[in-house]
Amino acid sequence: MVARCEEVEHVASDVLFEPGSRLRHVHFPTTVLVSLATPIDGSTGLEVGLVGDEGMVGTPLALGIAITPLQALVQRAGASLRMGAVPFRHELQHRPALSRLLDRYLFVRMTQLAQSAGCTRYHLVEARLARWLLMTQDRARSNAMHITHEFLASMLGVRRVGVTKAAVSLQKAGLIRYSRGDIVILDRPGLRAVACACYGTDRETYRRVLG
Amino acid sequence: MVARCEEVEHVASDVLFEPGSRLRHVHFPTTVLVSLATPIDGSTGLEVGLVGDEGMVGTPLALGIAITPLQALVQRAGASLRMGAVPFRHELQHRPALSRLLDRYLFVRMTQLAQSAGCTRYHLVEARLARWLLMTQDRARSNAMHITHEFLASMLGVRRVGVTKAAVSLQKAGLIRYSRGDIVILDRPGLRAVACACYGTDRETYRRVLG
DNA sequence: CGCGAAGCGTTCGATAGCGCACAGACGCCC
DNA sequence: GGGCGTCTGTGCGCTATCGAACGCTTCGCG
Repeated sequence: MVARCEEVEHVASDVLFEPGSRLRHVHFPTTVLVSLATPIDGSTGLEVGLVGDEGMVGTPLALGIAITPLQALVQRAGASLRMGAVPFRHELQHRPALSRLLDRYLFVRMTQLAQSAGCTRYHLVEARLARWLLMTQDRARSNAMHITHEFLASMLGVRRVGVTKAAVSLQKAGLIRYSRGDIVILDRPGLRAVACACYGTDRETYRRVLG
Repeated sequence: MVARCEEVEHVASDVLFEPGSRLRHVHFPTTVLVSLATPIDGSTGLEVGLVGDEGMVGTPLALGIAITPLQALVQRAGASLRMGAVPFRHELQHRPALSRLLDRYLFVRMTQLAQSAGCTRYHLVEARLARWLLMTQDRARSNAMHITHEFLASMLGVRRVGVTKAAVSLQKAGLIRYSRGDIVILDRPGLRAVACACYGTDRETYRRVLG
């Protein structure tokens, strides 16, 4: 299957697709990190998914739909394996194992979507920020990343100031250190304690279904 | 396929399944109305889906997963066609047309999940209540329904008082009338004007993909 | 017919997050 | 090495919603 893929490089804040656009490819990230955001009232909105090398970008194609409702934004530069929509559909029909694997991934994503909705509604910014940092680190496999408060704000669906406040708090507690967009995670267990339970739930779901 | 189904009746506030439970059946509502809610921090949480005769309850089984993360709660009594998990999987494998149809339905549900997350985050209670009433009426095909403020509050993820305030406002505007759980919709266009755009977006998605 | 429960309306103080505005601080580029 | 843009920190008034509490009305049931 890899034979039908081509490796592509993505730079940060690259947009793989806009909401409403036609999907021409699916992407299997190898080192790139992609955020999926739902638009709301015209603006970019709210992150509802985070995809690294554990997942795939372009899930609607797995369901036979070529239009995506989400925006896919490169959050951390890197590479992915890209496959055209047509060969992808072809593979899917001739490889039941692949199809079953993708079904499981879809389930995980649906579960995460539901979880996100609740988390966004009920949990405080600081807990959500901690969760986000943990999830990102899991996929980045590095304890350093480059993310501005501004970007975090748009992902979490809050004001930049809200992120700054939460980040100051986390930094004062010695859990992270940051400066001008460079964030370093210093204390993972500490972050887990601050993060909402959604983090653990998410991991558990993934482990059970795809682990 | 109907031959493999049996008709079952559900009473209001019946629970088809709890989060984490094993799915033994799928249900195709005929007259029943089912709310899907995601649990959060132990409590019941937040509605993330509404299923009437346009849809199906038990979508994880369509993806080969027998454990559901959601609670399915009968919101309005009625009947559904029920099929065992095993025959359902069997049908799915031998009827590509059914499989493709379900894929499309899954896409609609995923889109709704993402939309819900944003709506819950950004929109005011009154707009969300109006949207909820419209969506429910679409599936109930009646302009009268029996729903208490308390129940609405748990679906929308707000306090009962918040629902009361919004409901008072809608009633004062002449859009609805209610008393002790009996809600009547008086002015649909008026409600649409008050509801957030999510209502239209949802309908549009459904129409495009399954209409 | 009376009583209790269910459903609804209102109030009060508290709080998380908003919108806006402005100021410092660091780094890159000319 | 001076200037400018990016990133971060802080302050102020405002609003939607929260949490808790209390009272009123209506209905059903004994």
